[in-house]
Amino acid sequence: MEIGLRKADLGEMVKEENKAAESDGDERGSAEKIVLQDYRLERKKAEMGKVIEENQRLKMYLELILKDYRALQMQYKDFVQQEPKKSTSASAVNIHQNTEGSELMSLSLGISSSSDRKNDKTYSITKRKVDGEDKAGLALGLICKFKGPKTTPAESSTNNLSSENSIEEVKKEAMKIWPQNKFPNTVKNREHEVSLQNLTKRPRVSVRVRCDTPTMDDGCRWRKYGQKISKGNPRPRAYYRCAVAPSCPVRKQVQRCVDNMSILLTYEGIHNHPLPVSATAMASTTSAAASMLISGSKTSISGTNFNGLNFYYPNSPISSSPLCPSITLDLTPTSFPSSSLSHLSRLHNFTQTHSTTNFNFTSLDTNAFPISWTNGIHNYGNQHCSNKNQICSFNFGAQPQETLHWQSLSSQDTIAAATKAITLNPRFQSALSAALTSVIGSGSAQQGNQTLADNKSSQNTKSSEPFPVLSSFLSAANANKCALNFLDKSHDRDHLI
DNA sequence: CGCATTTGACCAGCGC
DNA sequence: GCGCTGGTCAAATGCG
Repeated sequence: MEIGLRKADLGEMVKEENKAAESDGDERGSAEKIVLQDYRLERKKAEMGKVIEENQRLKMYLELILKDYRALQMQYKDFVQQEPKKSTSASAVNIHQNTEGSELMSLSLGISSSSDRKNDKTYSITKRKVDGEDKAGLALGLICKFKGPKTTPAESSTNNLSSENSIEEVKKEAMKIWPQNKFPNTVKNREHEVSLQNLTKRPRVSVRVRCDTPTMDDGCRWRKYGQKISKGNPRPRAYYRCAVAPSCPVRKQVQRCVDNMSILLTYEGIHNHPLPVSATAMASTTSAAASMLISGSKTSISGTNFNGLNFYYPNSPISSSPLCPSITLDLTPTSFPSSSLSHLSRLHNFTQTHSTTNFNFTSLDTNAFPISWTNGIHNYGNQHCSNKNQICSFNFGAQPQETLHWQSLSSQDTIAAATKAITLNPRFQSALSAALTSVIGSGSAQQGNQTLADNKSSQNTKSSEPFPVLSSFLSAANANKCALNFLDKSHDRDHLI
C-alpha cells in the first residue's frame, strides 16, 4: 500500500516537473530545453531506481516480519495446544480456551498503579498465591486480578480461602478472576484498558555505562529529589525527576558501582514532552527498550509471571516491583558477563518469581559461549539464554559484518550506537523481541518490531512531537504505518552514525 | 533572591 | 505485628 502510494506520488511529481519545464521552455531555446528535460528525466530515473530498490528492501523487511509473525503464531498455537495437557486443573483449561485469540492479548497485561494496589487488597494475597502455588501457570490469576475492576471487600475476603489446591477452589478463583473477561469487550473498554495501562505501568529501563565523571550527562534536565544509601552498596543512589517539563513522570536513578567506574542509570516512565536533541540518544534507547517491555508484556498470556524483566546489579540491587517491568542495557566496555550471568542465575534461583534480561552491548570477546536462539525467529549475535530460568544475555556484536566496536566509543556514542542497533536493525528487533517474548512468556515479537519501528518513526517525524512512544500502542493501524515509515527511512540514517 | 541540592523524616511494600 | 528496605517528601542549606 505504502509502496503503491509512493509510486503514484512520484508520478505526480514528474508530471508537475514536466509542466514546469514546458512553461520555462518559452524563454529558452529548444536545444537547451531538450537538454534540461533529458537531465530531469535522468534524475527522475535515478530517483525511480532508488525508490524501486527501496521498495524491494521494504518487501524484504515485510517478509522478515511476516516470517517472524508466522513463527510466533506457530509457537502460540503449540503453546495453546500443549498447555491444557500440562495443566492439572480443568479451570486452567477453561481459562486458556476462553482467552484464545486477540482477546487473550488484551487480557494478559495486568498492571495497576501503586494507588490501585493500595485499594486492591487482593493484590498481595493473589500474588503470594501465584508465587507460591504455581510458578508456571497460575500467574494468570494475578494478571487478571490487576486488570479487573476493583473487587468488593466481600470478594476480597473470599480470597483469603485456605490455600488447598483443590480443583474446586481453583475453579472458584478462576471464576472470580475471569468473569469480566466474558463481558463484551467494547472498543471503549479496550481504550480505557490501554490508556490505563499506559498510565499505570512504568517500565524501567536500566542502562549500565562506564562513566569516569561523578555524573553522566544524558542530555536531559534532571532535578534531584532524593538520595539514599541502598543495601549492599556504600555509594548512595540518587533519585532524579525530569525537569524539562513539570508534569513529566520520568524518573531516573543513578547508582555507581562500588568496584568499578560503571554507572547504572535506571529510567522509569516515558517523557511526555519534546526532548532536547542531546537527550534523544539515551531517550530513544530507553524508550525503545521500554516499548519492547510494554509490548511484550501486553501480549504475554501467562506462564512466567509476566512481570518481569528484572535487573540485578552486584552490590547494588535495584529493587523491582512486579508492577514495573525492567530491562537492562549493558553498554559498558568492560562488563562482567560471566560473573553477572552467574549472579543473575543465583539471584533467580532465589527469586523464581522474577525474571531477568540483560542486554549486553559490549564487544564480542567479553562473551564467549554462544547459544543459539531457538525461538524460530532469527539467530543474531551471541545470545545467552536459559529459558528455564528466564535469564538472557545478548551480545549484539557477534556477527562480523554487524559488529560495532563499542569500546572505542564514548558513553554517548555507545548509547547512540545501541539505539541504532535496537531501532534500525530488524534483526536486533527480532532478537530483542524474541528475548522479551521468551522471558515474558509468549507474545508477539511482531508487535515489538512494530513498536520499535514506531518509536523510531515518532522521533523521526518531528522533534516537536512528544517523545513518548508508548502511545503508539493505542493504534495498531498507526503502528503499521509508522513501521513502514521507519523502514522507509532507515537506510538513510545508516549513513549518519 | 531564586533555584537546585541535601538530608532526615515519613510511608508503603514485603518478608519473617 | 514488626522490622527492614526502597522510594518520596519537604524543610534546610548552598550556590550563583
